[in-house]
Parts: sequence; C-alpha cells; structure tokens
Amino acid sequence: MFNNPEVVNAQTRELILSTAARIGYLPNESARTLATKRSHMVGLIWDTDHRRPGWRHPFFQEILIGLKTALSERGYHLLMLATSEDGTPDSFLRAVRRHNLDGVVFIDNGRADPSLQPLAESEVPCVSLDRPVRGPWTTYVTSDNVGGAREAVRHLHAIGRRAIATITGPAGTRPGAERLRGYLDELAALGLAHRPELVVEGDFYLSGGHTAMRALLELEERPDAVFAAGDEMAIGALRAVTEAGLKVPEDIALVGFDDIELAALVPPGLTTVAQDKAGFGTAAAAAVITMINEGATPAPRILPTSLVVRGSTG
Amino acid sequence: MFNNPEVVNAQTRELILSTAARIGYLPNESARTLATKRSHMVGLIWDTDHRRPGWRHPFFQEILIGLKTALSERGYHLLMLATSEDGTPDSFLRAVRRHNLDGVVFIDNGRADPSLQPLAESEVPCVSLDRPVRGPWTTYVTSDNVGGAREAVRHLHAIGRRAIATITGPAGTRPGAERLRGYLDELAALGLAHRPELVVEGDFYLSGGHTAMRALLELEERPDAVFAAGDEMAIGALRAVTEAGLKVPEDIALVGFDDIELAALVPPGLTTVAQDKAGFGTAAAAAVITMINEGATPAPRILPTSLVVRGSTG
DNA sequence: AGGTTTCATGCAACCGGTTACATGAAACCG
DNA sequence: CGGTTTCATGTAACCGGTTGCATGAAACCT
Repeated sequence: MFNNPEVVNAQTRELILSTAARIGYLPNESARTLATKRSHMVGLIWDTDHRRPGWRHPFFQEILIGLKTALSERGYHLLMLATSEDGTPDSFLRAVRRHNLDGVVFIDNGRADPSLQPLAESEVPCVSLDRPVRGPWTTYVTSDNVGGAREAVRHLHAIGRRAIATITGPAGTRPGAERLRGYLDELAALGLAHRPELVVEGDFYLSGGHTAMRALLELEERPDAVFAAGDEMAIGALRAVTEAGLKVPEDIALVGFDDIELAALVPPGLTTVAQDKAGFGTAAAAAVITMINEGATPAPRILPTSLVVRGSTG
Repeated sequence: MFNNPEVVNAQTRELILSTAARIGYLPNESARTLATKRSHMVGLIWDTDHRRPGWRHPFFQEILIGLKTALSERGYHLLMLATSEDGTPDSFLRAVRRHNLDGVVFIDNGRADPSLQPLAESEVPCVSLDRPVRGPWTTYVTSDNVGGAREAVRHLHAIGRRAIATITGPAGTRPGAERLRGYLDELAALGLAHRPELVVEGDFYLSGGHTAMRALLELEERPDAVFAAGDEMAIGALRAVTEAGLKVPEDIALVGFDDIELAALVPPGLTTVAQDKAGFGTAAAAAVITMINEGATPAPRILPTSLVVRGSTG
C-alpha cells in the first residue's frame, strides 16, 4: 500500500492516509529494510584512518551539506561509517552488508586506500570524490583540474607575466597530477617554454607552499608569477614573498586553486580557481542514486571550475 | 548467542564463532533492530535549516570526528538526519522513531530551534552542544565560556592593559551571553570599572568584528585592549586596527575565542581562548551512550578552555 | 531408587513490514 | 444465461534476528 499507492482506489487510499496520520502511524524502517533488503541509507566513508586527525579538506562541510541535502530530497539518509576496530580490510564492506546500505560515497585524501578496495570490487554502488576507483559499480566526481589549471595560467599570461612557475600537489595525488598537466598544457598552448626549475613540489599545506616559494625566490631568474595547485600552498607562498620583501602582485602574481574561505580574507585577496563544492555533494548523490535505482553506472562527472580574480593578480 | 556469549560453553562458542567467520556470516542489523527496537545508531541533527548555507561552525569537522570515533568505539553509528521535506515541527522525532534511533545529538547555532522541541520533550535521549535544552532526557556539552572569558581578560590585565573592551556575540546566543558575563565578572574581580561604551555587540563573523572595532576606535578614550567573543570577529577587528594605522599589539592588544585554524596563521598570530573541539565530540558521545545504557541523564558537561598566547598580545 | 531441583538446549512466536498467491466478486464473452 | 476473463481484496509465508517457554537430561535430595 505505501509502496504502490495506485493499486487501491482513491477514496480508500484517502481514508487510510488520513487515519494513518490521525493515529500517528509511522512505518518501521527496519522491518521494511529486512523485507526488501533496501535501507534507503547511503554510507559515507570519510577519514578512513581514524588515528590521524582526519583529512582537513578545506570545504568538507560544504560537500557534506550538498550531499546530505541532495540525498534527502530523494528519500535517502546518510550513515557515517566508522573504521571498525578490527581493522580488517573488508570491514567497510561488512558494515555495508550488515546494514543493507544501498550505496556508499567516499571522501579520502586523493590517494588509493586499500581498505576501500573490497568495497569497490563488490556489487555495492560506490562513488568516490576526486579519484577514480576500480570496480564494477563505481564512478567518481571530480573538478576539471586540467581546465582550471589552464585557465589560471592563461590568466597570468593575460596580465603580462611570462615566467610562470607552479607549486604542485604531492606526487601521487590525482588532483595534483592533473593540475600540473593543465599547467604544462597551457604553457605549450601559449608558446611559453617549459623551464623545469619553475616546477616545485608542494604538499597541499601552508608550510609546503612556503618552502616551495622560497626555493623559487632563490632562482637566478626568478618567476614573475606562480600558480599554486592549492589555496593553502598559495597562502604559504604569499607569506614567503612578503617575508622576502617583495610585493604581491607587483613582483610576483599568485593564483591558487580551491577557493577556500580564507582566500578572500587574506590581503590582498587571493586569485584562485574555484571548485564547485556543493556541486560535489549533489553530483555524488545523483550518481549513487542512479546506480541504485537504474542499475547503471553513470560516467564520471567532471565539474567545471571558475576563476575568481582578486588582488593577488592585480 | 551473539548477545549473551556466556550462556553457551566455551568450546561450542569457539566452534560457532570460527564457523561463522569461515562461511562469512554477518548478523543483519535490521532484523536485530526490528526485534530489539535498538538500532545502535545515533542521529546527528546539524544545520536544521537546509535552505541556509549551514552554520559554519569553524571546527565542525573536529567535533564530528570526535563524535564519530567515540561512538564507534562503543559500537554505535552516526546517522545524519535531513530536515524532512514536509517541514512539520515533529519531523525529526518521526525520523528518529521510524529508524529506532537510540539517541540524538544536535549541533545548532546556539539559538533555540523550535523544530527540535518535540524531540527534546520525547523519551529520546538528546545531547545538545553549547546550549541547554528543556526535556526529560536531555543534557548538553559546552565550553567553560565564563572561565575562558575571565582568563582572557585577566591576561590582558596582566600585560598591563587597563582599558579593556569587548566585542560580544549576538544577543540571544548562549555562548555570547556567557562570554560577556565572564568579561564583566573579571573586570569586577580585578577592580576595573565597567565602562558601558567599551561593550559592543558583534555577530560572530568577520564583518561584525570589523564594524565593532571601528566603533571602538572612534571613542574619545579608546581602549588599549579588546576581548572578542570569537576568533572570526577578532580577525575582523585586527583588520580594522591595521586599517586605522594602528598596531597590534602595541596600540591595541587582542584576544579571541575558539582557536580556529586561522588564528595561528594570521599575522602577528591571534591570542585566543582555545576550545576543546574533539572533547565536544567525545563528551557528547559519552553523554548519549550513558543515557542509552544506564537510563540516567548525566549532568551537563562543561569543558575547560585554555589560553593560547600569540603575537596579538605581545 | 524415586522424586525434585537445576540447567542446557530446542522450539515457536514475535518484531512490522513486503510479496506472491488464493479467493471471490464483478465484468465480459458468445 | 453459463462460462470465462479481469481485477480487487484477503491471506499467509517470509525477511533474520530475539526471547520466553517447554522439553529433557543431569545433578541433587531424602
């Protein structure tokens, strides 16, 4: 009755529903789940290593809100899965099976986590963020890292800079690699020479950006612009430039990536490639629900980025 | 058997467990929940108004990790409850009943939210953060806002400041009111006169701090120190001081509250009253589990704060 | 040894839904 | 009008655990 309302005639249905409301009837989700093997719950795996302080994705909250809102509009709830105490690699898969979760979303730090593999290889619909995962029922959502990086470099070129350096993400992270690719592609497209000494590896954090910038400033022919593959690194770089007695953007123009809250707040304002944070959540929700309901694996979703120009590029 | 292992003898138990592991037996949580009416899940209500961008509690992630970790150690999972589409005031309560949730934690913005009232008045164990809630099975976790504020003022006095102003939280928020109380109490304890014009209301955000500071700078006898009831406001105030051509800490010493990540990053470093973020999560978890298992309502938990001294107070 | 108590084990009902199937009434056919 | 098809409604089994009770064996008593 509550699943196929059309099988009973309208008048009877009306009576039932009004009575149900009157006496406060509430369907029991556990009974429904037990009978149908569908829980209308999606698992969220985040921070797989609970000993570490958790990956400080700077806009986790916004992703989470988007995800939660989009799921709830379709009648799904979000269950946060904890790493189980035993630490066996299939602990997530077991938790999913025990709870009859209909699908899973994972947010890791952009590196492959072995404890997710059993899940990915199972029949459980999985959506990962920022990184493809190998498995029959998996897809992922990511930003257009290559395109965003290209736009950043193009912007620096457009304001007259020619010695454009980059501070990359750590080797082995997917977003880091893609943003580097975009940097190189755009240099080539603009006809600028690729100077290997202008590519310095960072760690996505403030200190890594600071260190990398100092290295760049010590070059004989120092750059007049830097594209940092993350805002925190860009802010670290900004500090290093200031400490060296140079000015942003006069001496060095700076572009970051992410558009974290701080980017707008740090003087003189950080130009950056904004990611669609809420879009991550809604796209992930849409993908997992498609898998659940249609039984088809949607193609990876590449979200567009947008350049936000602030004081650090004039 | 899986609930009372001691009722069968050790050898048999061993056999069962090993066989269970071998054939990959997994207990079905829905069946268990249906039979026992206990789901081993705790609901999380956060961001009750899903039309707004969500309350940007600056350390939501840390609270969440603490909560999730502490709950999972006791065998509980966290279900994020979405505001239901119908918007009726008892929608949360209905969701809790449908899922047989064992308890609920809510993180709101420090103001009473009417949609939480039916839940609070029910038999469901509820723990709220930063704010007491009226109901038979409710308790709360908060920081020692009064004590923290007093320590901040005492510190400013200790470094020689005597004209100590405060930028408060918005009227009507509990933490805001308590921090103001601490400010006033400590002034009295130190024998400093309370000058009403040195108390300016803010909004917990950057812009409010900025505006409030400008008002303070226009006073005839301007303060030589400011205690802001939140770090974001303190940073806004810092900016206003700098813009006015004055120096922190030489002309104005500044203390904030919260210890958000940014506090350490903004030059010259913000002295602030640090809250125990992870402690919020673990304390909330402990409280809700006590209510569930012991059937007793624990007393409100007041977490100690600690003063972190940085450049803004010399 | 016969009768009673103690305890382990097996069995069946139950939790609250879903679903496949049986039943019976109404609508249709020649 | 008898026989078949169509459709609505009622019934019972099932999902996979938990729990209270009945059963029967072992241990105890006089």
